[in-house]
Amino acid sequence: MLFRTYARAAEAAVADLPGGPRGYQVLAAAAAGKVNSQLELARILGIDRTVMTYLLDDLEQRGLIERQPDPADRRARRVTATEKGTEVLGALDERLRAAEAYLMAPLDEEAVAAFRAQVQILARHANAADPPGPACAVAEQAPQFAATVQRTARGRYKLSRSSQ
Amino acid sequence: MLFRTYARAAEAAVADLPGGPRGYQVLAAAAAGKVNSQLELARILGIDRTVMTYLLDDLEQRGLIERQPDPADRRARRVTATEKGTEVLGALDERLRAAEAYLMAPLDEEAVAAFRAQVQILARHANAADPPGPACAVAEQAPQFAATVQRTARGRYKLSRSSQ
DNA sequence: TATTGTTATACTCTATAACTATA
DNA sequence: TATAGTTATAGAGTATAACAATA
Repeated sequence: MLFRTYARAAEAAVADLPGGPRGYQVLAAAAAGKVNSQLELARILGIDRTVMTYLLDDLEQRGLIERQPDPADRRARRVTATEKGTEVLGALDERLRAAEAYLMAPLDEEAVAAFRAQVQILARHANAADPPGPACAVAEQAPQFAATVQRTARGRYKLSRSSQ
Repeated sequence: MLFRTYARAAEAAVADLPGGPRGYQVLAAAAAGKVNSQLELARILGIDRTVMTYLLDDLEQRGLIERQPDPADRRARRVTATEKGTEVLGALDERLRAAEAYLMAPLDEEAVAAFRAQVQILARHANAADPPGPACAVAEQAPQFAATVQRTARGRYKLSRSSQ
């Protein structure tokens, strides 16, 4: 139930972005500036490379990201966030933070910290025993990045999948 | 991450059941013996009634559930678990409990209790502020019932959706 | 007329296959 | 020969529409 509510709130926060929560993940990665190829990004996020093409098409059309040729490998395209994309990302981050704060409202500051610590312990253990893929490495730096989910057309929620 | 791992474990636990985690939900409801119509069950679980038809077809074919005419309303079909279905459900419940225990292994008994309490506080608050539907009422009695998720053919996870 | 259940159909999302260009 | 990216196609899953039976 808790996860479902979080998923819904996160989806609502980024609803106007092409691709929804998945679009947010791509935009965040582009803004971080470490995307040297579409394929690499697709693998990190657990997205098929063909889906990545469509997703980038939409984000590029809205002027949020840009595809630039990699001078070192002319097959590959670097993905960067435009100025507008960076601005949009900032606004979305704020919304996501607000959504999280709202969900955590019933707990005081100390309890929230304890809760986070417990989740982190459990997640690390789960990750070690059953590695879900590279996306989780990103989670260490930007929790929202890996925690976002997607919503299907019919109102169900999906978690971005792990590797393989 | 934590949820994703839980979802994967739960899916693996009921992988041999038609419909996966969703089939488990239906079987559990049938065994509880309060299903007076397919439509009612579909609404509780947030499944489309047409999908329910296909799902029940599969479960019935395996001899796990039975459709019986409702004497009070000849349009409706009651859904009950067969003896075999009840046995299978018991085995699945055990597997799900084991999976949960495994995930909670890093925490001692006291910490698990504290964690559960916090999740419950947060879930109740989320539910009150943004009611996700009737499936959550069931969760009070049988946490696993509402917590299971589904996996798509491509390895992504879906949460059974709320009402509407 | 409205509701339960079924079937047939359409739609959405994702993955597979084939192609071009580079390495 | 292998890889990055694109496009076209096929597949799974779900919902919509139409139907028969019953209320």
